[in-house]
Amino acid sequence: MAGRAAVPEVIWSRPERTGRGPRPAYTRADIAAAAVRIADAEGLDAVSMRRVAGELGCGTMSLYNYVPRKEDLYELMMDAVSGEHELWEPSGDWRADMVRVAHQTRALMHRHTWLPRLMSPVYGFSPNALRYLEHCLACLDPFEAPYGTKMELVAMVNGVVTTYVTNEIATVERTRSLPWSQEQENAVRIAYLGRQVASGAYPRLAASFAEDAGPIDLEGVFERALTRVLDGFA
Amino acid sequence: MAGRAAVPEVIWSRPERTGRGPRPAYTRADIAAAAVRIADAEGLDAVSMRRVAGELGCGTMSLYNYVPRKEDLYELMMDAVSGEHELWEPSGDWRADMVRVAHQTRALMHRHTWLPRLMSPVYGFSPNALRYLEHCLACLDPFEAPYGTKMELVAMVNGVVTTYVTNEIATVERTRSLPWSQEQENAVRIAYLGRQVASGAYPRLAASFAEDAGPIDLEGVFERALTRVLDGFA
DNA sequence: AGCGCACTACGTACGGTGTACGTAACTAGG
DNA sequence: CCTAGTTACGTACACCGTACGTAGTGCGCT
Repeated sequence: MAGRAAVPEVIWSRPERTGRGPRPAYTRADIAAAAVRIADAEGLDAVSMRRVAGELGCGTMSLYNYVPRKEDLYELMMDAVSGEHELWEPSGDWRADMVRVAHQTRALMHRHTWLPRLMSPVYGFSPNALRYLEHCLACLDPFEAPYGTKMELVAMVNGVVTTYVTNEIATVERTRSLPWSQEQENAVRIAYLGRQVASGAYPRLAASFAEDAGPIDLEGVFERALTRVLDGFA
Repeated sequence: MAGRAAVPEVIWSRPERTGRGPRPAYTRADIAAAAVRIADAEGLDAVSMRRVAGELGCGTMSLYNYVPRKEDLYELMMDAVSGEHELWEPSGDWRADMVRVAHQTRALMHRHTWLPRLMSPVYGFSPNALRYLEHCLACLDPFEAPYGTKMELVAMVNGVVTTYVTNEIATVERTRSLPWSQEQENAVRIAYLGRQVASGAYPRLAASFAEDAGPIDLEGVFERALTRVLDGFA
């Protein structure tokens, strides 16, 4: 019957400070920063309530005063990194602006490789996420279309960036805490793949392997994907 | 010093049956089917080694004879559902074929809502995934382009499908084990969002909300996104 | 035929997780 | 000033993945 809510609540609708009782020792920003620091350094799986509390220097259960569920900790993290988006005065060329947005998002994801894993429409409502979305819409002012279409465009660009960065950093996170290196694991997979392809059961796949000898240009692939999407809208 | 490998290994490179010792009580297909059944019914988080072993009717640790790590259990699951892809004789119209592929994948993901969360290039090498990829390449035979481009197209289509289905089923999985319903949680989020937008800090977002009164047509959004991507390539 | 060994089966145990709950200290509003 | 609501946090529970040891089984080889 006391304090703990039985009904779902968005963390952003709770006031950070109520005025009654002792002054909280940490701000939401402190907590988010600690969690982000851990995730950046040791991977998302290292972010546990105990670990974050330890980083802050408080008891584990004290965290639950600030963050009712772990989900909400993730939400704080997402909002914190959303705040890293640099917002500029729209140039008037919406295409160029969207490319710039995409590149920035990609850089952000490379800086915080756990971000794609957390990327979900659920987190799209945090204060900084809203500011980001509003900025995208501002960039799209010169693009004559209903807002519905603009929203689709933003979602599409974000989706493409997420997809590609996920591929780029695929096994980095996965193998972080494993006893073998990413290179070893990759080598094993490639070796197996080579054996399968060599079996002759997948002729086109084999041809594809035989074709491109050169190292794939990740940057180029990303750029092309982006361009194609924008072409699809324009 | 015995049996357990110290070096990473792809589960598919281990023979399912070695011939020595007692006949294994279960096949990989049995195990995968059990795990998929659990994930379909109770969500991916309900898939634990203990739970799957229970479903099969064996001791927990016996599972580790078949599946060295939980990751490999996921790999079995991914391969099992990849096998649900219906493969047809390419029609000669690669665009139509790719649309059909995309729709099938989307249906697959709606049938197994945990699939997008597991979607990763790492699982792209399982037997059934290779068959699927080969089929896509076969559909793209009439598309005159280097295999590198075809691969990019397949990746792009898969990415778009994954992104959109993820959005479609966003909170379904998340709220499955929570004490409140998805509708409740959504209502709370929408209410908060409404309050924020009404604050006037996000004029374009507000305009966007005011604009589309009608219910958004998910099917249509998906269709358009797909068309735009294919347009980008053609 | 029969021996040996690789394999299956599985109980126990360890270190981790999220978090419910109870208690003590504190402080601002009435 | 008093008291109600907050903060702080230790303990405890149920669950997780899985290392390890032991017993039993049946194929392959001699």
